Amino acid sequence: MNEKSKYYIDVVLPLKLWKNFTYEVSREEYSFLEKGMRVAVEFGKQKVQTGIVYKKHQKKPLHYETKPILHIIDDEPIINEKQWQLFEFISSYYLSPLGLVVKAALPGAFMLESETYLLLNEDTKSDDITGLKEEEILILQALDLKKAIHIKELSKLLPKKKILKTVHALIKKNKIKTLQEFKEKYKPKTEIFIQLHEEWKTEKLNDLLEELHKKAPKQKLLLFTFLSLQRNGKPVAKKTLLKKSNANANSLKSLMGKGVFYEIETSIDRILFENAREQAQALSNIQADKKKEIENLFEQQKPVLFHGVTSSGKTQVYIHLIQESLRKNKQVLYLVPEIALTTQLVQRLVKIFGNKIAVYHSHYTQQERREVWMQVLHKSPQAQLILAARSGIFLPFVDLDLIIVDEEHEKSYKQHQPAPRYNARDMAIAMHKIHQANIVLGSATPALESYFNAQKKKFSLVELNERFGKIALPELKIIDLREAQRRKKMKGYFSHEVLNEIEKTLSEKKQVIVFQNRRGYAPVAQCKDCGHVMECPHCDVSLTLHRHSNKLKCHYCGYQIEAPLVCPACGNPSIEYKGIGTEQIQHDLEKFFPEYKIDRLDSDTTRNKNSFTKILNRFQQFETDILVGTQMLVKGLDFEHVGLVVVMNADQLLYFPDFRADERSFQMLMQVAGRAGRKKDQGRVLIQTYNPSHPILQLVLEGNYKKMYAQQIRLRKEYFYPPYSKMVNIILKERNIQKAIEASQWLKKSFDHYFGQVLGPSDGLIPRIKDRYIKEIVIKLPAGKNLHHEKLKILHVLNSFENIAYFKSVQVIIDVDPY
DNA sequence: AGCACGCCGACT
DNA sequence: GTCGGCGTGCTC
Repeated sequence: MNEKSKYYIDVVLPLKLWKNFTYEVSREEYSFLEKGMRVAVEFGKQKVQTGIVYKKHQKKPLHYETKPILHIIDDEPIINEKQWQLFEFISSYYLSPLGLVVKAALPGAFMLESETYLLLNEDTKSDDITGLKEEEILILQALDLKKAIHIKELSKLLPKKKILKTVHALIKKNKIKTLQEFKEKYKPKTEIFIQLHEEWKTEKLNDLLEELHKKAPKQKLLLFTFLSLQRNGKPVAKKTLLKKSNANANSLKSLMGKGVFYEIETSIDRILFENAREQAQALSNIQADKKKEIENLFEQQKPVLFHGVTSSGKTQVYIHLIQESLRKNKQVLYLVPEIALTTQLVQRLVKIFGNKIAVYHSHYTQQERREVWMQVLHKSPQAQLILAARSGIFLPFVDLDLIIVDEEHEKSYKQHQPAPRYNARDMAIAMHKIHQANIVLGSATPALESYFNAQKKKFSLVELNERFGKIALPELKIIDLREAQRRKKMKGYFSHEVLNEIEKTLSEKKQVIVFQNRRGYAPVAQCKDCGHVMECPHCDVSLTLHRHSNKLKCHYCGYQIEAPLVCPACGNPSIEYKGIGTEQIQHDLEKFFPEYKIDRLDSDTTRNKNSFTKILNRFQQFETDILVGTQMLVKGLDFEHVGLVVVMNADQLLYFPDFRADERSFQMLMQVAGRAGRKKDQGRVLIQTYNPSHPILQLVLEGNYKKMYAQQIRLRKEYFYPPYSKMVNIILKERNIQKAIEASQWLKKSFDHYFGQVLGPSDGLIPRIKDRYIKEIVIKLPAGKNLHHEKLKILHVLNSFENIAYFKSVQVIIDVDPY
């Protein structure tokens, strides 16, 4: 046997595996390939995967035969060295395989798409049909005719159910094989633009207009529209031109025939050809001081925590900081919690930064995300400022100067769903070290961890306590529901005072926002005769009534049934609905204020893509008087005419079973308060509660962040919670309850062996979701230096756990720094 | 993580 | 009898 290729590459595959895979390459491929390029490889018997080159070497693996790669996809690395540093840090910090980090980082469009084609085997004779079934013969004949057939096409020949079975049978009998065909799906999006010929950019144009006026009014209008749409001599999109001028393609054609216009076809970049239209508004004296202060602190190369009260104009300061970086021709990353909520912010930034800004987040299409990725990698001027949700930390910055993390306390910076469960704020801090870029963390109510870091001088602190233009803070009032109830001053779930205030606000031609942190109509359906509560058969939760559709729904698994008329347990028609959701509030308000328009914003009304924007726009245009919503609507929105904000029930927040409940309630209520009266007039905020003396409510009334911090940090220290400890949450999911209990106990015992503070095992907040029982174990590690060493021990324990056959079916989730 | 393979329950 | 559920092993 000849010696095989001496050239190998280790490839990262997007899998939950703690190792890379080694493939062989030719000498030419070897010299061409670089770390960070993509390759297509065969993986398993028939599968093909996209992998990323991680390492080149010449060491032949000892225990297996290598396969050759199929082909090279890129001609340059699409992941740069600084990204690898970050990715590996994420992998080790969050105990998530590198492959999954890469998978989370890359836009899906970077991954190849495979389609299954069928082929005849070389030695198959299509007329040799001995021992074959009728449907098998049909497929062979079809293949003989067409050489390759897509599986989809077989549905013409065979009943759907039989297709795959027959194909499998034929493959097994060695008659046919599958061909994996891969092609890059990506094509740059192009659009046609219209431009005026140079020669017409003179006096001649007037003559032309005059001439057209008589002979061809349509063409004249077209030309006119073009001139009005054109900015700074840039071309105008053909589509827009035709639409705006109401002209048909023929008029345009004849103008092109006359040599007035010509077409350009270019790939469109996001906000193409839009130049900056406005100068940034000048900073107030105090803002300018703060900006200077931040810039001076940058020199210490520490993150700057910018603690500024709501409406103090933090964004304005960011804008001026960004300008400095762009002036140096460097890149800026601007992170915001949930980009869908920031059309206002995008518009504001586009006005100032024009086509230098690109937006990046998961709601954009794969192609768009890919475009932005490549622009950032090549440091294109169209993507110098990136406004992004948390996934923006993965972009291939090459010359990053500044990172802004707005609303840094927001929990949506923490990825919850698949691994890696990273916090973008913390990873932005890691980026600042890797890139030696400046970083500003901004918030009106910083996370305790961040303020703690500022106290410990790990961060620099800049504070801005004055609202811009000295707008008055909204007037806050706590409403005691116990007393209102005692005095019979309630109408449903509304106190009379709230209803009166709403009435008053509406009559003053101002808008009202009502918060209720629960969707649906009523969260509990119970029989008042036998006490039976309607529950989800797959989850341990009660079913919520949705009145609009008259259904009982599970908010965890989507299970739903028609709302029953009689109790399924005792048969009596005595079903009673308890508790309130947004739907009921909207319904009640419509009864109380029939002459006003009331909208609702929650995940039920925002199912389809644009409804979110539509609802917000309606509210912004003052087509809606009252907006009812879940906390979806808290984040960073500016509404001019809101005179009153009502929190229906603060207790749901305050008594949430989590050590961060106090902190989060404070942050949320302060932000809610910030929604009222952001412009000129003083707004009002009413908070309904059954526990008016709750300390957090008192602190909210005072608006005293520092006092809240001082109290909370003491408790954190006392109970050894973050930032004094580092928490790692181990979550187990398993269908068999007995096995779930045993598994959690096994792990608890093992962890106890290694760590001082292991809490649990306990049931999940919802003990069972989608037929899986959930157990949780929390490990508290001392927040010290050898953290990574400690975390590796966790991996060791989990590794031995996974090697126990009996526990194989148990799903294990590791969540570092859970939220 | 995905997926093909292999073994036991509810049904045309 | 079969379809299809999920437990299990494997991927260079």
